[in-house]
Amino acid sequence: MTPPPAKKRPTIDDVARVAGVSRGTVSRVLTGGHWVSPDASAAVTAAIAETGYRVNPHARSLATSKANSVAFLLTESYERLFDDPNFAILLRGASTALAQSDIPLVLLMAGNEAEQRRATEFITGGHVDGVLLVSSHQGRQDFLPEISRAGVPAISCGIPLGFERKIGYVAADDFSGAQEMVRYLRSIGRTRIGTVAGPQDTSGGLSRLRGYRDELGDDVVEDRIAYGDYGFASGERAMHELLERAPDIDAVFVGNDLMARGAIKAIESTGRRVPEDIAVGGFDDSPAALDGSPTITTMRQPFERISQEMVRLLLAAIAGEATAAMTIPTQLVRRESA
Amino acid sequence: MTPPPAKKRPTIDDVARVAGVSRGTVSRVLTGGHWVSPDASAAVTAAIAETGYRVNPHARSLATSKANSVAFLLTESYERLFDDPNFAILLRGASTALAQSDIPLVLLMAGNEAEQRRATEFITGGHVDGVLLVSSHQGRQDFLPEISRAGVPAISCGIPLGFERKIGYVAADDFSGAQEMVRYLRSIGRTRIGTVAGPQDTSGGLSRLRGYRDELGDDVVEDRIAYGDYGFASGERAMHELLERAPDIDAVFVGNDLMARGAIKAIESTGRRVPEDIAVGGFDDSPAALDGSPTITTMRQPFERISQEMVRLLLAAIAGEATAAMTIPTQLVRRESA
DNA sequence: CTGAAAGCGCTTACAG
DNA sequence: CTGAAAGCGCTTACAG
Repeated sequence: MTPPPAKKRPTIDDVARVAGVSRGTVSRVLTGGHWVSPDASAAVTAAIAETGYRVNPHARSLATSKANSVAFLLTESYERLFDDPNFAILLRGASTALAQSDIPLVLLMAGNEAEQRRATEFITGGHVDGVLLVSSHQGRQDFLPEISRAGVPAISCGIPLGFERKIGYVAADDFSGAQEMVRYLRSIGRTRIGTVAGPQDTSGGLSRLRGYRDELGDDVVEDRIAYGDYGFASGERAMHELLERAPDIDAVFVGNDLMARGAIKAIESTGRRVPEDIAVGGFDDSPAALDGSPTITTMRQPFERISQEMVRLLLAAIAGEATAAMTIPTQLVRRESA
Repeated sequence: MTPPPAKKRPTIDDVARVAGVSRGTVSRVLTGGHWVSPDASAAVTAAIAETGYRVNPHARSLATSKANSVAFLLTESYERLFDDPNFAILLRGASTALAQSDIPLVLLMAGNEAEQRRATEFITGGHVDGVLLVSSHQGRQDFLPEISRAGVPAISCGIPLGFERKIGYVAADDFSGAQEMVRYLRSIGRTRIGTVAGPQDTSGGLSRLRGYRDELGDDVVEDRIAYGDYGFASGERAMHELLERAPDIDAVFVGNDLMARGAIKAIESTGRRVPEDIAVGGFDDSPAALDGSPTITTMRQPFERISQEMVRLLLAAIAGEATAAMTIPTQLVRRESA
């Protein structure tokens, strides 16, 4: 009945006093309500409402030694980051999935080594209970051993090259997706199919090229293969290269949509038309596939699903379950470019 | 000299024991090193290295009642979010600037009302010391009063419509930028200049249209004004509308680059050419201005600068300084579209 | 089902 | 400059 102290935030003691119970009982209803009588529970609930009580997250974390938060660690060069909407989609998906469990997302951007050190420091320092790893490039993962040594669970987006067996991951089925795109291009009558492959130190870049090779089998012609870095400009450049080396190609499978946009620009700049002269297939189904002309036929990566599964696996790992790896199928989306 | 306890993380007590000083002294060097003798300081530093001690952030936060973290609150529909790279750039800028002070960024995405409630709860719950507000649309800010009532400092990106006087902000000079673009279009000989304006419940959309009107003065023709929502598709649609209503326009100022891409698609689909028949000026200098053909002449918004200043003002506000508002000039970037 | 008590790991006046 | 002590606000065995 005593009104809570003037200025300060009410604490658990204030609630206990108002409810006429002990601090322990208040804490019990706060942490799940088990082993509390209905009467006590009701009194506490009322007292919480009356006092406007909110749990102090730091005190709780100190007592439980759980941070109740998760890190989203992005180790990617900044250029890629802004160019590539996939990251934003992953971020949203993860944030939303975590919100369901009332767990905030701490965003850690570590594009260079100094930032990676800082991020590692932060993660192993007890600020978070686990980490969602989004770092496509190999070699940007020197911190992985340190994190796992510290016992902080982590789940990777895409196969963590070199750590496949050490940390869990969720990846799109890049290999089969690439196969399917090539198969599709053949099905519409194309016979000289080139590719602009993504970076070969990423699992996606690697697997998609492998899928392309596998599907083509004996029809693979090395001159029809060029490489980019997933950026728009690199797609444009690689396509010019391809047109020079193999001017007779009638289709090209490009490692992601953004490079596909660049490739289309290159193709059109030589007076050829898409898809009439050269059909273009992309990968991702990112906004880049839609925002421009022609719209791009592509393999859809289910990023919402991927981020959801990542969160699910991470939460499970934090709860002590064994980690796991999963692969999720991609889906052909037909549009104007092929 | 005693080795630290086996499994547990070393605490400040372990350090004190190894260094042969009291806990208070260790804490003093941890928190700045003032009022500590050189000898003691050296001993503590050595002990920290020896034990591998790391401060427990929760314990520190509980004792100081400071969270040592800052929220980045994004209240924007998800579609916009992925379409618009500006958010990513702001995010990066803020993250980098905060990292300098060793302050992590907690990302809060609140696209709908339920998420906003949750975010407000989180912010006023003591999880963070301040918030960077990125929410262009008015009406998405019902939570502002509650946050300021809780005494949590906030700095807005762009003018917080309806709260101009209550919370600090950093905004690009949209009005002058729009004026300059129109002036430029005139300087290259265009006389019938239309505009695709952004959403009129955002300070940017509002001010840019105002700048357009102001610069044109008596030459404003209402039929040459259409509206979009900053998305690609809306730019395309609005441009078609404009071409119907005012087929003789020879230039168009579009409220952002992404809509400008859509407008270009619309223009070219009618057989007209950019910039020969219709010159197109955008706003932002986002990747969309570069990733496509033709590249877009635009007004550069200095987002790195904006995010830096936001962080600076927020940190100052957290430190108890009075809040402030600042406006930063934009810059014309000439490319192919005009 | 409930209360009293110890403990989580730090910081910060207070004396000296 | 330094140590002893109180305090930050919670949780969780432990008895009952």
